[in-house]
Amino acid sequence: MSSSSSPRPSTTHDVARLAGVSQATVSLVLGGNPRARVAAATRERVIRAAEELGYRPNIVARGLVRGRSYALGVIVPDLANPFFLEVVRGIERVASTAGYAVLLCDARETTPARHLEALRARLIDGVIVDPLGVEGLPADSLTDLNLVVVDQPSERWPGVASDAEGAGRLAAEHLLALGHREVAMVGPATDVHSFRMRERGFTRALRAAGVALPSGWLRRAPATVAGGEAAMRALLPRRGSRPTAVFCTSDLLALGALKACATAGVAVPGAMSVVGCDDIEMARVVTPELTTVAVPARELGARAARLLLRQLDGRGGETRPGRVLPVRLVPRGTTAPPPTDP
Amino acid sequence: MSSSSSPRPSTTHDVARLAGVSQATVSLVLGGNPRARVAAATRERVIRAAEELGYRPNIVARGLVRGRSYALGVIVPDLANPFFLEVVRGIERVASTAGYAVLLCDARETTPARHLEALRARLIDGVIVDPLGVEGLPADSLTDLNLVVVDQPSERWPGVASDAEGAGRLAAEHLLALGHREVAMVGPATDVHSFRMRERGFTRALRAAGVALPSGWLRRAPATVAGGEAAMRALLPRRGSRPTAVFCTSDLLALGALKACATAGVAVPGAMSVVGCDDIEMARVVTPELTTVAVPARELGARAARLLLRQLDGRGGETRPGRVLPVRLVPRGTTAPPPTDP
DNA sequence: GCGGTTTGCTAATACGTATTAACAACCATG
DNA sequence: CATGGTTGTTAATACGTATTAGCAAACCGC
Repeated sequence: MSSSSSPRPSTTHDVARLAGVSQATVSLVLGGNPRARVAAATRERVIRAAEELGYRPNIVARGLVRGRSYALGVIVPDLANPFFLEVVRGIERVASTAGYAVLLCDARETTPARHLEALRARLIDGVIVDPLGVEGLPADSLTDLNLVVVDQPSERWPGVASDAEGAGRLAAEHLLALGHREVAMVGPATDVHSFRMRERGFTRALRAAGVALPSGWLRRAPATVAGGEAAMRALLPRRGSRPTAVFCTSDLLALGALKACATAGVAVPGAMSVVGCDDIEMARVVTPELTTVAVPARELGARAARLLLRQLDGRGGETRPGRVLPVRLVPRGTTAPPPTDP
Repeated sequence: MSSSSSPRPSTTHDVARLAGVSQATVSLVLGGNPRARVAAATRERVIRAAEELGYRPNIVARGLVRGRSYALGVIVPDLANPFFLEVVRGIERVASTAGYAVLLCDARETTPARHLEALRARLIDGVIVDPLGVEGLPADSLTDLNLVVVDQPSERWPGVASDAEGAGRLAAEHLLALGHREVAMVGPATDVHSFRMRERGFTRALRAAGVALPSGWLRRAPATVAGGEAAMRALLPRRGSRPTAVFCTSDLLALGALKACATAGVAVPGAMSVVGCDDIEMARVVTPELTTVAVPARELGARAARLLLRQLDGRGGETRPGRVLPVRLVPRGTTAPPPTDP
């Protein structure tokens, strides 16, 4: 029912028969290795025959003999976060132009360990892990795997990273320059390195300026809009003091914070300044537009993919740390000097 | 450098040696077919040996002999659109619990034809195509492929769909009930069936109520925030009449429209009502919250995956059209009666 | 005990490609 | 012309699994 009389796809044997050569010769001509010594005339005949039959190499068979699948795995914490999606797109572009397929794994759907199991069974050539607790993975399940980590410096695996600490610092300096002294911070509780570093950069810059971050003003929430909303609500008590500015270590959190302010009738940026981090597209959609720190997500992904591909080609030797990708503050509408009349 | 002395993963031969049986027996015990006749004691020995060696079947090898790869391809128009992402998540959950991997293809990165080529080479078992012009694909490249289409009724392939026409109708009826008579519509120019149907449902309901849709108020724009913004700007002339409400056939467009209104100082919903379609998460993030039509994206994906899997199992016979998934209006903050003083 | 059936296992082969050792043909050199 | 090297092609094998035909043993009824 599904498929009718499908003409079995042609193989190297078919091509060989038509070209009047052996299968081995066909493989030599068509299978990668361009420097194989084959007479020009023969090569020509083979190519012509292959075209005539519409021959396409069977990547599975090739993978079986070469022990490769020409596919990469990518594990991200949460695809619904546009930031990670952007990283994935960077990876995908590089990978696909190099002839590699990408198997996407959302850590929220299954545990990374299970994902790895499934990937390994498919002879995945390598895996890119976005800032997810790789350290927590079963170590033995990783030893024989080509792995590149994103935004998560590690002794054991090569990786690429953005200047996460710098991102936090930029946010702090921006708020300090505007005159804020009563600031809060919202970040996820997960042990994701880049988030940790953003927090550290922020708190350090604050401390360097002699500004304290009361423990009550450090809110933990999942890196989602709903999380940001809840955290912000907690920062807006009915009575008592409240911060004049808040730094969210993810734009999704910041969007949630804005939402909470709107609901509570707190003017942004008049009564409350908000700074996000990532610079996702939605940051420019809300009104006022979100002040944030731009992180080159796509470039991060692209670099990770290139690094992994180099490694697969054996040219992995040059695993120098790799320049940390710079971030930059994007001042927009959600930040202003603190209200003069508290 | 990358990987140390990796102990080659064990094969059926290794298990056979340890268990003192032949490779064939191991394959009979561990390879799918549970009704193979193998003595209980032998089966036990094999399983024990497999566990001891940590044996995992090589899916690539299995795929080669069975002509299957246990992987699905999914082609979507634009992953950056949360709606399609949600569809993908629905697919992924069903597929992965059934042991299938998912190869994601974003139509914006490469042409669908190229994607199909790459998928076919990997012995992909089946493909799910989101409302993308399948009709425009090279027909011969599809004949021998198990394919399921989403939101795109077709004679040639089974599929699942949401009530796209109903979505448009609901939006129209909502605006009409509020008293709007001067309405506009924004939708993408691409030939995507569900968008077409949403438009049709909208315009038909309008016509049925005796309300005309001037051609100038039917704006075409790519289904992105930027597209919606541009379209809305065009609907807000410096002078002359403007609509009192607009229906955007995608939430992203609607968000852009809201943005344009905010920039132009047009009050929503006071001076302009906006209705979207999809009910993505961001619809509830903006202020005021977006009135929209909820479409069960995840369920759509899950059903498509189940349909495809059934087909792969040969149980494809029952390819009844499949119930059209209902949609529902979600009235929120961006719609209100038209301004009384025009 | 003897045909016949069932049960349990294995040898052999296939899937489609890559790779290597071996071989034939050709060339150049002396 | 013998020798040695180079070039072009192929036969054979491997990758790890699934599957089928077939074999040996056990079991059956009589």
